[in-house]
Amino acid sequence: MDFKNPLTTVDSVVFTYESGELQVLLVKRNLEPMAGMWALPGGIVDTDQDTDLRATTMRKLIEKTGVAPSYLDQLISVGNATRDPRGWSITVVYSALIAKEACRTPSDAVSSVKWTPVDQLPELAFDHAELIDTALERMKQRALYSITPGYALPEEFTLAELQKLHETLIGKPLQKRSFRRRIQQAGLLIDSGRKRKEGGRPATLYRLSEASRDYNFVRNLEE
Amino acid sequence: MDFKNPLTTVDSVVFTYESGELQVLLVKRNLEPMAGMWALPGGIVDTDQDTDLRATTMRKLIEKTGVAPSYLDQLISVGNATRDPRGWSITVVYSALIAKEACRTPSDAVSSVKWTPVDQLPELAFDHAELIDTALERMKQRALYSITPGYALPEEFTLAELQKLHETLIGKPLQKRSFRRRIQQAGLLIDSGRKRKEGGRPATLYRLSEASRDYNFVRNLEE
DNA sequence: TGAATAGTGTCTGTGAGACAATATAGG
DNA sequence: CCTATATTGTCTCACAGACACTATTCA
Repeated sequence: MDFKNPLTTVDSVVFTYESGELQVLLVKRNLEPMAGMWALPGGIVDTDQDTDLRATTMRKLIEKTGVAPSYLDQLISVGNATRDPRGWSITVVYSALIAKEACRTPSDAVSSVKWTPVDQLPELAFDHAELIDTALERMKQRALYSITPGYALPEEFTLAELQKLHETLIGKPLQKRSFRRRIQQAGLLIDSGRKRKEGGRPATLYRLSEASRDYNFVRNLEE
Repeated sequence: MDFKNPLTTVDSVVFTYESGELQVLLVKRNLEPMAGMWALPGGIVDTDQDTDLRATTMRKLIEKTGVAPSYLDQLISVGNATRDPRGWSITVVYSALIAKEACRTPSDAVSSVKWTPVDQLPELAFDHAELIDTALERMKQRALYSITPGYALPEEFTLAELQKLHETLIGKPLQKRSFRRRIQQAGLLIDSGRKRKEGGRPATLYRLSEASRDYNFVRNLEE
């Protein structure tokens, strides 16, 4: 009964949305294997410090971004004989959302952490490119039946911004009326009272209500 | 760099549907800790034999049921310091569906494997009761927007049986018309040509099409 | 024919898609 | 007033809910 226990790690696909594009957080690996390559932020459980897998993930992310992500959700676990050259390994992958401005922005000088547009990813270590694909696919589905992608936005945002984000995820334009109607009916946003001026009529600034974290519409937007 | 690597296992919540009730497959533990208690079928990765986590899970299930489950899907991974008395451990949990008649039925004489109605579970080892809850909740959601629960039925089944299963999962009666309309429109079932007589007008026997494995309705049934 | 179960017709209500119309800001 | 952006009005259509009705079997 003494099998080789596969090495188990956690990794996070952290998304943010800035200047019209979806970005993902990457770190440069220090250690072998694949030292010097870009990879997802992650690491191994510290059994003395972490109470559970989520704590491990959160701890690693705080090290990289300076703050706790506003949305963190387990995505999938991948374990096989080929993903790590050292042999059988398992990763528990989380998907996270965070407002870019909330982060201690990784400086471009210290180039071991960076945000990268999802359509301009460098070559990545292990199976991390696939993991990002999976996370994107899941997030796209979410955009069809919830407004949780909004956790990638700053604390306050306009409906146009939220819609733009959803359009980016889904990959096609949405009807303004449909998008707003369902959000309003479900009461998912809180009017901050403030407005943002930008060329035309000022837009109302909203915050996500706590309800929006778990709310799923019964009817999807069309794909 | 030499942390204690948590013990990683896989476990499966295997459902079937028989005589109007949802049942789950349990096995009696041989080994400590918690020897003699009922638990989910599972085990540890055999790095020499298994290509990936799904293979590990499938192998363990074949040992217990005699056949590969017709539906197998990763549910969640749980890892923390408290779920196993030996210390930090992780389980990757799969959710599976299988027709009971397809299984090499665990004999009640050899009482180390048994099917149990989900509302009559014995005390279970570790956090396995919670894991079953999570799997049930997921399966209930599935029943609202897909017909994948049908993989818990025999190869051929009637629409009434499929609807009964969904009603059991959702916990409330469904409109016959709505249930049938959406399935028919999506073309998810294949008419076997056969009928089953049972007191009244014979019911058409259907099989699941391959499409039904991945098909999601855009609109949920009401919860 | 009557009971039992299978399957259909059809009306209503809800909410998404489409797109036009109106509102509010700065030149 | 003109341009730009935000917000609303409103028509249509697809589809779920409700429930009555017809169909097919056996006794």
